[in-house]
Amino acid sequence: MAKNIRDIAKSAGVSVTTVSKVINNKPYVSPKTRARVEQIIRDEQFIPNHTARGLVKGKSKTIGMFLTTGLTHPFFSKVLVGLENALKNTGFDLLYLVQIDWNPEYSLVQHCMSRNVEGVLIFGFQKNDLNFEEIIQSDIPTIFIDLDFIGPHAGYVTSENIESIKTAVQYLYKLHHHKIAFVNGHLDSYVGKQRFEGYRRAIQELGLLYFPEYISFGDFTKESGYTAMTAFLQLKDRPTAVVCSSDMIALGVMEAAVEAGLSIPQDLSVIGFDDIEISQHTQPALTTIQQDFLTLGDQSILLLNDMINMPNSPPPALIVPTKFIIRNSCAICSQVVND
Amino acid sequence: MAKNIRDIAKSAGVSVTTVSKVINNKPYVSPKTRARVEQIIRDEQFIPNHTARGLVKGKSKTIGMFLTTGLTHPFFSKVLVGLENALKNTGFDLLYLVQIDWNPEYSLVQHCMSRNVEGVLIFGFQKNDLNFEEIIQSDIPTIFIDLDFIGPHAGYVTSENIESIKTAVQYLYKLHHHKIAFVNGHLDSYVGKQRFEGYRRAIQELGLLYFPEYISFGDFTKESGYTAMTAFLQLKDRPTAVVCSSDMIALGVMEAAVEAGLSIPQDLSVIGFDDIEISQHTQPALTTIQQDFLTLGDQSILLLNDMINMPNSPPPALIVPTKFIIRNSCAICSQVVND
DNA sequence: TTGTAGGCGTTATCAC
DNA sequence: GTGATAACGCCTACAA
Repeated sequence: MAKNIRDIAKSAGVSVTTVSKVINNKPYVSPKTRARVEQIIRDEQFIPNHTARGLVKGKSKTIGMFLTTGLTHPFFSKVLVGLENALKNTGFDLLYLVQIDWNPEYSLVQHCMSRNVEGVLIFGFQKNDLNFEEIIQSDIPTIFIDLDFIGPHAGYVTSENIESIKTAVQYLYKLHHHKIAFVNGHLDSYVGKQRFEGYRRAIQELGLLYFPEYISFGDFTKESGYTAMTAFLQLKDRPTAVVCSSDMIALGVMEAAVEAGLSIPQDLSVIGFDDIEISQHTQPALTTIQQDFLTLGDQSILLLNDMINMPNSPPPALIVPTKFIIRNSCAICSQVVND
Repeated sequence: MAKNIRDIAKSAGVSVTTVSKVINNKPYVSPKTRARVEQIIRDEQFIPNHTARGLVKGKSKTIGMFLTTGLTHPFFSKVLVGLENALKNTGFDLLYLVQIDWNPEYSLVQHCMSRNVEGVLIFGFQKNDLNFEEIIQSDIPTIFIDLDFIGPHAGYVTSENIESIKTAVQYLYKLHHHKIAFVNGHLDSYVGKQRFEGYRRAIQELGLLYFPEYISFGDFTKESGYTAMTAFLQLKDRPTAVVCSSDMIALGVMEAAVEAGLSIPQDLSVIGFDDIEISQHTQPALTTIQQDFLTLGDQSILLLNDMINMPNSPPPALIVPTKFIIRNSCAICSQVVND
């Protein structure tokens, strides 16, 4: 059933060497011979065996991928589409490496090496989830998504987080908001840290006062948005605008506000992050920062591919731009402003 | 750097055979020798090379997976978590096989064979997306998710679709609804067909009249729900309840209804399908059919594993139960009912 | 209980 | 231009 290069050689009446040359488009084979061999390959539906090829070449045409266990990243499938697009042009397949977390001797690097993967993608983790040091220092090309590790053969790709939040805060400031709250996700996540930094800087650069009560940390969910807004409403001087670290948070914030009798955007302006599908359909439609997940995935593979082909190139650090989508959840601040 | 079995043999002062036996837990090795070799393996951080092993054994400890191009399945990441759980106990890694769709000679089976995958998972496709016949007839163990193909070594896993929809319709009937509409997804998708069949049967078994105007086909999105409901509202005898083939559809239906001045559930009862996160937070919270994506993923791997280990077992066809979640989007029909 | 040698399917080196 | 043949790292008869 399964044919090999020797069968083809026999059928064509040539040596395996010649067949190999044909398969790999190498020179030193006469046009006639090449044509004949190619014909036979087609007839017999022969495909060279990756495994054997991998063994002799030490490569596998495979990129490994580690995901966080029990994957919670809500946009993984979108990133995957980007990965797939880029992968199609490279000839790589993508091997999802299953971490054996109950084995204390388990090692990412060894897993990669035993599988001969040519590069690795690491996604969905926080910095302390695993010991990444080993792989960062290894010579396996590695790209982290949303985690800013850099090593001799390791780089990262992430969305523009700091500037995006700054843009949002500045936008609200232009609408005369001075009491701008921020509802973040986990502060121990990379994106959480970055976005908080964006908020901090914006407040500072605009000369606004920094109120710790205006800052809330949660977990990117609707619930944590609801909780945060509920707390803001207890304040004697509540914020007039809220920047959120995810659209889900924004939904929770809006719900709590509406339940408390506020109308949006008249009484409260809200900005989200991500631009999930539902955000265009909320009442009012949510102003938000759109992440470009496709590009995130796409570029991860392209950069990895470059690292594989040019092992001595410097490690990449790519910030993918976001897009500020203005809808109807923000309005000019209704409170009197003293300038 | 990369060690091999021969290095270990040398360090341990034994032959490669002995090392191989130790690695594979085979008998005929003295306890002392075994201990010594194991120690060295640990010290040198040796891991046997999958590729070489795959070559000689014709197996790869790899399960292949085909996803639809530009993956649109909204719950893929949940299914993936299930896959991962089961995978951890099997020692398989999961190879995402990238289809080269611009190559007319591309063949799923050949891709699998060249990669030596031991089994294949096929997910997110509709029946005519690709020529699956070849792989169904091949002797590569194959599991389809949400696609009812059966072959000598091919089976499938899917959620309970027919009975779920029947349950929903029956529930509405008990609330005295007789004018029950159905907003479906694509009829050419497997789940679309099944769910429509469930609706048809329920209507028939309950002795209700079948109104073609009460049935709408769309694409599982909120928009298609909105469109469908808008059309229902034009009818002179509009439905009093709507069963939807996805929660997103249900959201669209509710939006259109509310905009038209109806209140839910007083004037219109709505049931969704999937139980996405947002459904607990809608106003009112959505009654829906919860899919068990984790089990879907989990069982796919377990069944595949069985097929790999017992090639002669009959092909599986597993229907994963759903759960009817009653929230607040349904009420007793307000229209007078003639019995 | 241990070791030797051949082979898995392919590529690469070097003669012819 | 073409064809033997030795790797690649591992497993497994078979011999010792």
